[in-house]
Amino acid sequence: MSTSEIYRTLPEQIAARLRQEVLSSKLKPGDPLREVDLSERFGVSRGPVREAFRQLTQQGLLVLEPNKGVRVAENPSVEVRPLVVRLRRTIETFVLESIFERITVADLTNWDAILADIRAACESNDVDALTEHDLRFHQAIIRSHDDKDLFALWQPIAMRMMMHYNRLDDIMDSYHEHKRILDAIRAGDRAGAVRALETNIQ
Amino acid sequence: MSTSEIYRTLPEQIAARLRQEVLSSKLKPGDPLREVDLSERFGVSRGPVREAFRQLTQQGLLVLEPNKGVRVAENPSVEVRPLVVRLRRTIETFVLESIFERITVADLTNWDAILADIRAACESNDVDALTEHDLRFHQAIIRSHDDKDLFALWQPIAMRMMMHYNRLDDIMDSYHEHKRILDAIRAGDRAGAVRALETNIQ
DNA sequence: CAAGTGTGCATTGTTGACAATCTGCAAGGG
DNA sequence: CCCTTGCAGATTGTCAACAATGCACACTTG
Repeated sequence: MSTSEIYRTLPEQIAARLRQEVLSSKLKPGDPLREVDLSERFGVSRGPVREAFRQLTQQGLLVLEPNKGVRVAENPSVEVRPLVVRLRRTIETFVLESIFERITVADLTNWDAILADIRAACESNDVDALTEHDLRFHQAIIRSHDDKDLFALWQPIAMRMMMHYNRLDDIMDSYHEHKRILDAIRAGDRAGAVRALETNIQ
Repeated sequence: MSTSEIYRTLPEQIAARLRQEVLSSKLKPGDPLREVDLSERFGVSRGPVREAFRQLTQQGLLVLEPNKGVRVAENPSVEVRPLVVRLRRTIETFVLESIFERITVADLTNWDAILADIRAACESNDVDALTEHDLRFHQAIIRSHDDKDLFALWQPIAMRMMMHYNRLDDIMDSYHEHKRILDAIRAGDRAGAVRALETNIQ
């Protein structure tokens, strides 16, 4: 398990933990989060917790009301969801197309490793781990583009799709969808890779 | 001038002021912002300033490096800019289409008022005011959709387009472009309104 | 002289105390 | 009986002091 990413700052660590709990539905839409509770739980003062709240607010996982604190955000409405899908596809296919010629074996090795984690999560039927590695997979692709801004643009959109949602009947399909993307890339099949990517995003 | 919006919190007021200075290029890409400087300037402690920094970071106007502070963000690269345009068009046309049947006279009155401000800014050749009212115009449209999330999705994208950019030879064109949108809406010409909107976003 | 090392200063990160604001509920007036 | 008003407790907002970090520059060392 590669749950052990390295976070530079205290707020990042707290945010990562809370994000996981939101994405795994341990925290449900509407649940209020109290600064004091969390500062005691993480053994820090309220400052870093507030900062973590801000990061997650920006990612769309929490909503903040002045003087009233933060709550876990609701899922995107059925009306808005198709828009979010379109936006995420637009960004990810843009990135894939623009890096396609410059993809290195190192990139593919990296992505293969994440794919292995996805497979393991599927086989052990661990939905939370799958969500985590699914995110890592797409993050890795976005991040392979030089422009840092792309990640900032992508993150809030992708997060909104990841919340409390699972569209697949057979969890194993997730592995196959991601594998198809890498297979197409390896075969140099640009259009095929884009198609596979779009299939995976819905 | 309707520069006098009402902001509930201290950080919002500070953020609004800094945003204006970034969008008007009073603060240029790469300029560092110091917490102490600004806290002295606004007569508050560093806390609210930090909070304002977070808001503007989320909007893409500032970039934050841990332990190193914030700087004014660079413009989107020429490569990424077309993507940003596509994303913003996608969101705004989505909103326009989905509210189209429900647009009220009150909405149009509101938008006309902003259009008047745009006209005034164009006529007095005040680029900063134009940027402000241009933003207000599109914000008003986005906000007329019930789903609050749409605004959060739209803002970072739109902000990145507004930074230090002016594509028009004749500033007056901005007024005409916006007027065409409202004219088409008033005429019930949905496709025409979408076309006018897309023309305005580039 | 070049490369690495230490030191001081500028700046951000964290903390705990205090202030302002919201919420629920109970008392009073119409 | 209903609506308003005024607490009291909980919670967020702000502040100033202190800690940790990063950076520039002088200094050592081979």
